[in-house]
Amino acid sequence: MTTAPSPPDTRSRLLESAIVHFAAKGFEGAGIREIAKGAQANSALVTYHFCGKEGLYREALKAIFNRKPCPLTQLAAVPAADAPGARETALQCLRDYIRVFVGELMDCDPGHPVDEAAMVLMAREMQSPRPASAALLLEQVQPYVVYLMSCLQALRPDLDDDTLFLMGGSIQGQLLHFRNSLGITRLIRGNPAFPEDLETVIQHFTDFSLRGLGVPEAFPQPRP
Amino acid sequence: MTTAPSPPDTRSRLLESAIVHFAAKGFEGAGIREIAKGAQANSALVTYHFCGKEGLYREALKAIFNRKPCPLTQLAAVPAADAPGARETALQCLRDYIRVFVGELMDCDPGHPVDEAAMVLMAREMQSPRPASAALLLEQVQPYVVYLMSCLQALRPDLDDDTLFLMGGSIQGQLLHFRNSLGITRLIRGNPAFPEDLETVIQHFTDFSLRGLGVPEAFPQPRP
DNA sequence: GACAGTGTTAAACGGTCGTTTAAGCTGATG
DNA sequence: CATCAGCTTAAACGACCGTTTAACACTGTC
Repeated sequence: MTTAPSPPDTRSRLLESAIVHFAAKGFEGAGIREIAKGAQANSALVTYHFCGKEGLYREALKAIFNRKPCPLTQLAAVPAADAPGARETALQCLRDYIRVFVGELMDCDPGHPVDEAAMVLMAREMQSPRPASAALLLEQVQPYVVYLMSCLQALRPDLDDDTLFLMGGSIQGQLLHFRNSLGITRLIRGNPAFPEDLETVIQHFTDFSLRGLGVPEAFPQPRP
Repeated sequence: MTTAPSPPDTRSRLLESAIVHFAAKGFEGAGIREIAKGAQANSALVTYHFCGKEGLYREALKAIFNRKPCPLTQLAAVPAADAPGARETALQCLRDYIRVFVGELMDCDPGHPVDEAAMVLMAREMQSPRPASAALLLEQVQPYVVYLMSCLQALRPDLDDDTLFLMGGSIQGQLLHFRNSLGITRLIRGNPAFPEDLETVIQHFTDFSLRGLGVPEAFPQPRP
């Protein structure tokens, strides 16, 4: 048998409540009394445990990042562009990257308030990072960019850096938009905004991206 | 000769200052005293002219939307999928749509604080709309979605609605990401994050999107 | 039993918030 | 000139903000 899950201590409860409330109302909009009440704790504990509201916010962000191990570590290393068989390997790496990224973006029990809030908070932070947390954010995002760019370079060694970066942006943009637009998409399309089956979505992103990249294997079967 | 530009009245100055400050600090973070000072006005005028802070925010959003005429009106109507020559026309419509959308997203004197702020504010509002302004936002966004979806339907009448919507999301996602990621991209790549020439970027988005859509004309020349 | 260290509490502090109030200013109208 | 509506002002209001303080409970150590 496993060890019984011990009830979360005050510090953890404060972090979870902070994620929820910061996501719902933003840094300025959420008050520490409100956050503390959500954690069934006293508001003075924010200063005690986190040196104030700003510290609580920073730790909440870190907690989101450390919630699960970085999924990139499960992926195969991207081969150098001139390695033998680089093309096929890189192709599979890109497929895996898209799958992992979408999975990560969407991997939360729908209705689990903390998971949902963590996504909202992260997305907002990525769009307009609080100066104090820009470094933390960059450190988390960098590996994803590096991995994706390596894939693209191996797949299209003929393209220059600027063009590759535009390609990367186009791929990344689709994936992020898929999550970021959920709110307004539901307004436009009603529910469910997207196919229930994530696999369909992943397949679409993969096909669209490979065709966009100009990888001949993916063309001309936009729908196999 | 044209009429001399009359100096902006207090109400307009308040709106401009509101756009700048709301963009910089969010709705809760920006104070009306600060906004009023930026407009060289008294903070009580916010209540007088706009029935309070929330009203000022709503009017600021409207002011952004009405800043220029909706650029979609310059575009040709999208032909029905079964009209003669629909394919070529729709193709051109999609090209124009991408050009207009990117142009619109980026059309601000760099360094013009109000234009820049308007973009930031709009992007944030689109990602997590303030409940009070959701209807206003939807009304503004809807025409773009309709236009884009019409193009896609004419170009790929063989695809079902769900698939077409995924295609639309992929295209739209690229374009929005291009603007939304400017902040973090500058952190990663330094300046300039993207090619100086907007035309290069527009061309990339168009090619990438058409290939992604599975339009044979755009393949296999990822780089003509 | 005295002690120190850690976690928690209610209360109070100074400051800022959005809003309201009452008075003043301006220019057009009678 | 008197009047009035529209705009602007400084001051005050009550509410809430993040933080600090001092007291209290609990633990393990000497």
